[in-house]
Amino acid sequence: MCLHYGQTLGIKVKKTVPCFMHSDLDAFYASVEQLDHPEYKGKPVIVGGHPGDRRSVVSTASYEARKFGVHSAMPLTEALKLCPQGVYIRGNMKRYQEKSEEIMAIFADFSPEVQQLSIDEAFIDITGTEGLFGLPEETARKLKNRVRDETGLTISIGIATNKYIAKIASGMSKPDGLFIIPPGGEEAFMRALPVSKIWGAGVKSQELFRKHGLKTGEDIFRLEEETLVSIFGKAFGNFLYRAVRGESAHVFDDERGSHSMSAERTFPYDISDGFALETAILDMCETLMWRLLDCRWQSRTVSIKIRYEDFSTEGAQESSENPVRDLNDLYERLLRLFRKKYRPGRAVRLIGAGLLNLENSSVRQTGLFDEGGEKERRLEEAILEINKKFPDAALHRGRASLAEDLFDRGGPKRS
DNA sequence: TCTGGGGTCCTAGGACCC
DNA sequence: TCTGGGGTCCTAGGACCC
Repeated sequence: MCLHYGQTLGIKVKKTVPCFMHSDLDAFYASVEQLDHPEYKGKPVIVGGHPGDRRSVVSTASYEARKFGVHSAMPLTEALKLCPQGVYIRGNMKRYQEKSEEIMAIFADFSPEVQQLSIDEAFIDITGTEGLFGLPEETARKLKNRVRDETGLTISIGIATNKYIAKIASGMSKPDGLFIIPPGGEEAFMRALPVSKIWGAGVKSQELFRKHGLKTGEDIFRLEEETLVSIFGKAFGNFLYRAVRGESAHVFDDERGSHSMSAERTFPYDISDGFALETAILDMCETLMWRLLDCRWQSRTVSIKIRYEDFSTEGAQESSENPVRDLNDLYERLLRLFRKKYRPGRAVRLIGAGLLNLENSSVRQTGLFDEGGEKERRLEEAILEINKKFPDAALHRGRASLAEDLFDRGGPKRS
């Protein structure tokens, strides 16, 4: 016996039940392409790369393309085999960002509490908005209609008393779906759920489910908490125990921990030339420094990542007392790490660099010995400003522009 | 079919201190 | 000479998500 949203427990006691919508745009990038190019409508559209792009993967496949078995994260070469007649597109993030902002603005009209999860997803807290928009189902229909009419895109919505279940619910009836878990129905919903739908359980956890004969939430429900912890580890074991009881998981709580930023690059062809690799690192330094200054963050910890031809991956990180000062400083730190880690001569398919434990740069102690650094940083900020205003100017600090040649020509041609 | 790029969180082990 | 037990910080690697 379930209570429905809007029903009250008694005549005198009116209890407000928390109510969250999770909205997910359907095949977002592919849908935007079909919107902007009507000739693509009804065709299998695959965003991620052009045929012949080496080492690309599918970013989004339209529903027409999914019928051929094409899905996200699939290597493009495989998609091409399954769906040679598809429309292949590299994608235009700027345009997708624009559409995303339009939709988020619509969400904001329905609630002040919108939590954007990614470019195409958000939680909307509609607790207590009945007076304005009606019952949750009605609210969801209004929202879906506005998104469709004003942006030409469709969304799928899940509704539940907690975010975790709302998130799973939005995936239950895609595309253009609406799925509601009434208050009190959380546990029943989770117990009936096939384990493949449990959010947070990827390839490795699915293997463990299989190995232990766990097919549904019910099977997990029947296990002791200690048993789950012994199979899945402390954090995920506890998480599963609570999740199948319909309890709110705290994975989507607003206050999130540390932030980081990173840039990485997979080369079209493996590179084993040290100079070329170091040049690639310099190029990523520029990207990172630009973003760091742009969002007014600072960091004391830098990291590098090296993926070799056999896909084995190694990383290294190093913290120092002082935050990264400028481009040169960042490059020197990364280079030191890289030289410590890289075994010369080995072929590299990917190189990455990152800044960890970002904090607000207002807490920066402007050091006594920082005068040279201050000048350097001002210069960098000026260059970044110019690049922002005139994207085609592409000002650089020298060697990094070399890296672009390296990437654009499909690998270094050495004689 | 060889497997992108940008993130977050968890685990386990070592260093160091009291 | 036989090496306890926290707490905290750092590092490497892995799982997972969109």
